[in-house]
Amino acid sequence: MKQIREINLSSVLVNLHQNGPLSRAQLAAITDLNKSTISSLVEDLIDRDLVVEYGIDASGIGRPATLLNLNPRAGSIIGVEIGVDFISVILTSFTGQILWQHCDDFDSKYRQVETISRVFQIIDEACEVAQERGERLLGMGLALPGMVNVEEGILAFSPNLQWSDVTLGEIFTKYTGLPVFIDNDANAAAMGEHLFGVARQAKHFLFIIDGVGVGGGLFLNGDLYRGANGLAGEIGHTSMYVEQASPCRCGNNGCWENLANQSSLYERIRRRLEVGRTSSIRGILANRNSPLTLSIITQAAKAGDYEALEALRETGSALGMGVANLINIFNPEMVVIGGSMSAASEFIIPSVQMIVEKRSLANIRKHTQILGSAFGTDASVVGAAALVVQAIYLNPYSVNPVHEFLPISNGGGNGVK
Amino acid sequence: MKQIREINLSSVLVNLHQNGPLSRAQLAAITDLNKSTISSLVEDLIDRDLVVEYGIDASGIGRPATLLNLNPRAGSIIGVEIGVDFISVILTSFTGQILWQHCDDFDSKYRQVETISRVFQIIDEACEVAQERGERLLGMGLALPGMVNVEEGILAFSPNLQWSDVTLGEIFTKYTGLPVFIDNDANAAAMGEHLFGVARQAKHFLFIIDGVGVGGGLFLNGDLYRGANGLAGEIGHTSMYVEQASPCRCGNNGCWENLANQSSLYERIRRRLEVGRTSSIRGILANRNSPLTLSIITQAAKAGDYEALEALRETGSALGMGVANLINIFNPEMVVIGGSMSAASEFIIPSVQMIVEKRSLANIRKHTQILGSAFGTDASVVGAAALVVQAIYLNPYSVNPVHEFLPISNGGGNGVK
DNA sequence: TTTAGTTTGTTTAAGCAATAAACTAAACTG
DNA sequence: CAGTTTAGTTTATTGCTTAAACAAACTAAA
Repeated sequence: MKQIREINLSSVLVNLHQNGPLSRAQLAAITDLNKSTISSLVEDLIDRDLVVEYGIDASGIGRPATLLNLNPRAGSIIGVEIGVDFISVILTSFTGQILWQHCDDFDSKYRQVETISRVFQIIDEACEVAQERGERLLGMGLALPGMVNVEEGILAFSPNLQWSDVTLGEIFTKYTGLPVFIDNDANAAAMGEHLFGVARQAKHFLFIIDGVGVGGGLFLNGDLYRGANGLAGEIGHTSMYVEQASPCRCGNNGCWENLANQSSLYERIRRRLEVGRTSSIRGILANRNSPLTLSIITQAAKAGDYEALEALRETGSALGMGVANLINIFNPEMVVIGGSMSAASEFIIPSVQMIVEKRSLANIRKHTQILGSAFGTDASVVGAAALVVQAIYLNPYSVNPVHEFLPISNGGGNGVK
Repeated sequence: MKQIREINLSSVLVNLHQNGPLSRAQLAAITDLNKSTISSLVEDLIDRDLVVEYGIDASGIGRPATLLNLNPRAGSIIGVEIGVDFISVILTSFTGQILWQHCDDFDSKYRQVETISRVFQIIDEACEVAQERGERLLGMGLALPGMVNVEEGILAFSPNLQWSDVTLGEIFTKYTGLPVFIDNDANAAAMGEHLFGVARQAKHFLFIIDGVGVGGGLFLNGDLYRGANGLAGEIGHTSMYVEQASPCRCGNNGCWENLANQSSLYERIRRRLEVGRTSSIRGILANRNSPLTLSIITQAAKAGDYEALEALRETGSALGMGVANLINIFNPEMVVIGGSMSAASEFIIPSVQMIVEKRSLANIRKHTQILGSAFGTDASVVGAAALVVQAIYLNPYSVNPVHEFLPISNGGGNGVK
């Protein structure tokens, strides 16, 4: 019976998140629950500091409504992303505002212990900021580039980090004393877009993380879809153009990600320069062998450089080919594109859209929007924090009431009740 | 509050379906509900004739348990599949036994009115059979080759039938007076495999229907996934081998289904015969221009004909390429292959398995089984009936109690209570 | 044959959560 | 200022689950 109340508490929170501020009367109308039930649920949520009375709406006829909203000061959340060559930590409010942010260049590959203790240090800084604000900490989320066992909080395997079977959930719970939620970077990013980004209204959408590889966070029926073993979303290793025998790091050939990831863009530029095309990129590069970067390419593209624009267009087309397939398979409301390549999304997304227009079924694609991530390269770390918020939405009882229980005085009298 | 009871009733039904027969005590242990609650729920289901006491298990120590099971005589269900050139109707029991079956060759293309009235005739026959058995009819399911609006019971568009916007739900509800459930053929077939076929234990699996085209029924998180507009599962029109400019009926080129469907097999055979290969198929064909059929090809293959075996192997490989991609995307427990091509599944599935072994990620595929449909070419019509069963499982209150309300005699006495 | 122990399933009283209806509160309207 | 409208609370009721006691039907063992 307690479950039903938790579902209703959850429903109130989610409605305030999506449509807040709302009055109790409006909540009763939306949720189809009784006014008195809503009053009781709201009281409970206010006791837990998750909801606050927000103001008064006297615009209509009749008694003015007391507006309710999620409490922006309900508590702070730590979001962490461990990448191959960086550690990113943020502190957010319960309502998703970024309060503090720190990104460290750090080569995590093969360096498990050092990485974790560096994360500990940065988390300590975040905790101090939270303490200064005088807010409790609600939890910590962790986004990782690899296959994660979400229930047990274990990083099963990360090819990029070369870590395997790390009980990160336990490690960080022990260190912080907080509830810790772990997921892979694409899933975390999808959750971030769902709660705080461009996919707030979408029940079904795909987050595509395009960087070193191409990964996917599948958000279906209002929740992350993880598959039978939590391994769903390996969209980068679907075979296309199989005739091209370009081998993939997965051991296969013809994988989509090799045509659409960051190195494929570099490769396209390099080939163009090699055959002697004129391009402003030559000027920007210090010498023939300096490494290409995404910012150099976008800088050139913004200045109208033909070779940069063409290489970006080709990469976007390759990405679009796979996106078109996914649209046919999933009939999503939205495809959100993020990852390090999203720094160039203004050039890539139009090409994606063009190919999707051409290659996916008209009946299906007409319902689908293609958008860039709201958080760009921060999508996963924001998503890590979002994992905590989602957990609270689904399980409001996990947050304790902050009520002060004053001792009940019986007035010093001699009566017996 | 009534919802919670319906969920619990549902849970009892599903547990009996999956693990029955079970005693009340076992149900209490599995569902984590109280013994008395289970007693009350079971009483309700027995009143509705959905569950019966089945026998006694005196094997253990202590009081013997009364076993419960789903009632095979709870009522009959009509399943209907309308294909391009056939109408198939079955009558099943509540527990999925096929009681009666009728398949009609009928060219439904462009002939909406004639088709529907022919279906009416066959349904009438099915109703008679049900009446002879003295059982109520619980509902009717309808599987269609096209895009279906499930909620409203409308066939939005069928390219194969060339029907659009047909309110079949309303039409058949009016005619039969029964609850009618409509879905596309792949989704229906997936539901059939889930309830009565090879996917009974799977929470996540894909049904691939390989025939004229290649379609998919996506069963995720224990239910059909339909996407934002009910159009999910168009896996046949994902682009692969884009260089091959073979145009598809969808207007695109490089679609997977053209490499893996039935005509692709015929085409492979034809090409082999054209270049003068020796094959027993020549002898089976009446003359050079007689049409190829699947049974001719499988017959030849069974006799060891090299050309037939090779063409089947190639077709299976092409199918496997797409299946490998889907496994990477969905991490399903199972991929079930059906459709008219499943008549050749003994030759095709091994090739699919071989390619999947080669082209999907080892970590993911090791959890995935690839199997042929339990019902072969009947998968969709069995699935149509399964739609009704699933609806009852989810909504047991939709089935009325069959209790006989005898007038309460007060014994003729003069006492007043 | 008696006694103890085990398991099944029902009965009874109690508790929790949602609800309907009555009521209070606070505005506007004319 | 009486009447109307909408917001939210209070109170009594209903519906569902549960805990605990109990009855029923068996096995095990002295």
